[in-house]
Amino acid sequence: MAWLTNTQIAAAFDELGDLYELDGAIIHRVVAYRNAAKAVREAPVSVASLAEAGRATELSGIGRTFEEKIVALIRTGDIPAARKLRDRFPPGLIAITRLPGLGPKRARQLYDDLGVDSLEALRAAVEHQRLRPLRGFGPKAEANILAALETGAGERAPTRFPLDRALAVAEPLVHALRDHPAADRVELAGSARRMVDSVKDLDVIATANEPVALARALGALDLVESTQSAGEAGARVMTHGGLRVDLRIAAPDQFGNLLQHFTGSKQHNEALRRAAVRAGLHVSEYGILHDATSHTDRCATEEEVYDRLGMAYIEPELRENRGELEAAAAGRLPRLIRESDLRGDLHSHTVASDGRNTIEQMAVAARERGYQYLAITDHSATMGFANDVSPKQLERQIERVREVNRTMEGIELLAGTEVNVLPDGRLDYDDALLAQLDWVIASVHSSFRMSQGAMTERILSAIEHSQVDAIGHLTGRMIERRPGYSVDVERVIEAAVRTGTMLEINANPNRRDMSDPHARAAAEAGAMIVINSDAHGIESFRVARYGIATARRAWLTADDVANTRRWEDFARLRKRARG
DNA sequence: GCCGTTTTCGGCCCGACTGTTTTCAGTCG
Repeated sequence: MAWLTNTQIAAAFDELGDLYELDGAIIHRVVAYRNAAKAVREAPVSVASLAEAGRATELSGIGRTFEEKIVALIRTGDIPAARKLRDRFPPGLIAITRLPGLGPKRARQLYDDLGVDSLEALRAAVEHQRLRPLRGFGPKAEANILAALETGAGERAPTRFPLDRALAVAEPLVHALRDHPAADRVELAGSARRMVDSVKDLDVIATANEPVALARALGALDLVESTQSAGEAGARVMTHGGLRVDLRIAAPDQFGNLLQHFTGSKQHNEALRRAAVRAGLHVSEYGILHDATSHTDRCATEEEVYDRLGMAYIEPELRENRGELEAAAAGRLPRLIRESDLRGDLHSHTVASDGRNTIEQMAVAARERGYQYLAITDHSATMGFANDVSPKQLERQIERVREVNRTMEGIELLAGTEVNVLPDGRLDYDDALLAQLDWVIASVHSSFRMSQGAMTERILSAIEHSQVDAIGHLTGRMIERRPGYSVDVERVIEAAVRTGTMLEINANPNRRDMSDPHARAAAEAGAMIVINSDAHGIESFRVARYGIATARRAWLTADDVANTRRWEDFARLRKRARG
């Protein structure tokens, strides 16, 4: 039996949830499947091995029944209940439930009454006006279904934008609205405010002395392509880049409630409300209703919202229902790392490999950011990168770095490399050459489709190597483009802790690798984290903010991250210095 | 199906909108 990834288990739970929903199960049972899928997907360890050990129930949302289903999936490749339900509901029905306006109930009605079992059959039924006699379907419904079929909805997943592309729109947009005379307060909300990996749309919350004027001002911005609606309550527009923006305008005394609500996450808000209900309070975007008095408290700030619920303020990056509510109630939230805590960057490229700037230019740019140290880590020799650095070239590069380091004031330059980890686990510079360097990052850049076992051994070999200081971009994922390679992160973390090998959070907004769940697991296990830009040019140091965002989402403090240290302290943390 | 400061049963977040309805179910965020 092939090894089962968390992604595969989560997909099986999502499918079974969809099938039960079509089957008419009570919604809470369906929600349990969706929650379980999310818990599995975000688990930093292999849920399959947890289930084998009878420990999967340690995950919140996984009970005995779900654990048994995971074990069945491992042993037989399927879940019996799913097999049964698949016979009753054709796969095309799921696609129909994905159409806007059609959910499981109405899709089921179409299937039972008309035999509609696919998007094509649905189109034919609408065109022959066979929906008319059905209760709940009228001419509007027909038109909406046709429109949805035209746009291809239901056939493909909606486009998601990596965070840097979303913020490139959101930040100028928020600033422009703040500058408008009709505006009072304007804040970015939604998943972009939580600094997630990728976003579907943008949410902006404002207060205004002239709401309609502000709503119209949004539609008039250069980056807006079209306006869907604009009025007293706000506006919905589409940008030229295809990103939808929702502006909501609040009464000043409810701004905190609205901002909190639309910052989410959904899971955070649901858990927040469950906790509130136990105290006789009902939280919504309009305020906090007290059962006892039937009075609704309105909050002008988010701080008030959390305060009235007996909690410390929770930073947006933590709002994922991963324990932040309990920590806030107990006053045990971490003091999260900030971008200004970084004192160095340990992963950068120059013209020697695939970078765009020289050693000197990179050093000056790093110094201008206030960094005390920078490692120059060009790619190593093999595996088809353009402009790889041969062993001879690396020796010359070491000399150049040392020379610039001697002549340049105010920054410590490290002669380093980003050395490839070959498929068999060896590195592609020999040990004697690596020993001349001040800093070595080892990364996987080839043969991504290895089995999880082989990939894990490959990376463990690099971790066990005495000259390797850190592992670069642990899973190789590219956000919204490809999943990471399959690796047993739990074993990697254990080995990293034992050997003193640092684990990188690569800050490139297309990578953010380690992911926030992996980074949190690594830090909790006691691994040293290093946040690196992987800059290929002087303008790329600014991506550090995305590495910091991932670190904050992983609950990291400045202490958890090695390159918040002064150079003298960082130098002593390197594996080579620890003997 | 999960879960427990309502603890092994009985709940499970909240509100808006839509199209259809004659008081509301389903869908969505």
